[in-house]
Amino acid sequence: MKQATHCFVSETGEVMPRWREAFPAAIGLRFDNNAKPKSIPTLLWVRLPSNRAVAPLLADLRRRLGNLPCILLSDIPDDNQALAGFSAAARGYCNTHAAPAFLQQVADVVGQGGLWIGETLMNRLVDATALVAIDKPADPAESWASLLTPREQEVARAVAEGASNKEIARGLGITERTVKLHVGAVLEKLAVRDRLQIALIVNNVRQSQSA
Amino acid sequence: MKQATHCFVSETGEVMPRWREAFPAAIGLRFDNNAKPKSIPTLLWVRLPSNRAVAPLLADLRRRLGNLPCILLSDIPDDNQALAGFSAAARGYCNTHAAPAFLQQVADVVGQGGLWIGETLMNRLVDATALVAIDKPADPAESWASLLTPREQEVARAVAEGASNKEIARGLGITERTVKLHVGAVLEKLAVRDRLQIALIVNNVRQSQSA
DNA sequence: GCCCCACCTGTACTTCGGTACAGTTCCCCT
DNA sequence: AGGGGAACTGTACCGAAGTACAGGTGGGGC
Repeated sequence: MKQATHCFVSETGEVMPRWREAFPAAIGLRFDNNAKPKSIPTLLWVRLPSNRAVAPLLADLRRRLGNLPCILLSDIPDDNQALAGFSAAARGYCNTHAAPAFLQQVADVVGQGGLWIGETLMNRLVDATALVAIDKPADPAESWASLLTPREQEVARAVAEGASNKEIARGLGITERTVKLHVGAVLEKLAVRDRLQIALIVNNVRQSQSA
Repeated sequence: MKQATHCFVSETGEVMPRWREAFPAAIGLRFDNNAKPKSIPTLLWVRLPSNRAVAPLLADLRRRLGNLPCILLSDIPDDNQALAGFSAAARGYCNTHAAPAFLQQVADVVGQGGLWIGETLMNRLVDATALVAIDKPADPAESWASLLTPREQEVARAVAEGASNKEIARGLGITERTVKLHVGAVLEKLAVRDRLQIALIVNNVRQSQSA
């Protein structure tokens, strides 16, 4: 695993000095060139051209080189681009001009089976405001919450994950009876008839009847 | 960063032998105990109790110990649980009984800012079915359908909209009994336990267990 | 012809969800 | 001091959901 072959794919096929510094044995490859490298690389670094969709780009590369772990390099990092990349099964996302040591760190993480999702994205995660904020417009998604007490919100979220009353009870350290109380309150406040509707609302598939 | 304090949180507060082997200085903590460790841990390992919702669990811990990076340990790893965990801003997910060396590797990845998402999930990613929990690609949305007969798909879609068996029966011009038959078949084929899980899958909030 | 599969139905049962009574503690606000 | 809301618990009941037996039809393939 120490002897990973790093392959940098870009429009020009160059290997930038910083990349070379990080991985002296790295090779370069062009997007539109169908040539295959002699030795199969273990890790693909893909410098994303601006104004080009990520998904088809990666799909092409996979068709050409097989299913290799890909790390995306962006000249102008941007959360949305990163998300698009991860949706296309990229394993990492970072700045094109990152320092060599940083690149090595990313390669380490990915080489060990981790995912490198970049600073700002990571912050979003760690802030635990979490993923809801990413793919869903924030405010309508949470409007249901404003109708509920904190405890009811917790229960509603657990219901939306598909948890049973018993599971929620264990999770919150209360009795099933109390969970039923909270679920009942949520049903009434959101003006719906069963827990599935709660799930639809919390997961933003459907709007609340009330409010 | 070498001197990370590892803290294992579980129902019993024990530190399993394999954990101790991986991190000799590790400390244990119980879920329902409000005691705070003397030194603030740098990394939280959370052994998930079965049948307990992940999100509130992590929320509780964060309230108690602050916003620390969390790695989830599951006795019975399961992609859905993992996704729920990552939605709740966990940084890693792996088997409770993983080998010490493996645990150290996971700790490395997370310590360096990576995300450890577990084998099966990673395979999904590499297969380009992609990071569903983060944003929603269009095509895997219909993957569940391929497992079902046309009639079952109709029923599954109705269930996902929140319809009751009786309503579906009326809508399709069949008896409630037959609807139950179809729902039962869908449950079995998607390997889930109740109609709410069907709704989550069809609405692309969660992936099917099978396929 | 026969078998398999999708589709349909019936009766009976268990489990779970949701509601209706009942009550408790704690805390905040007037 | 009293009122009210949030959180919690208990027992009991009903209906929906889901499962386990039991069947039935019609169409396509060997």
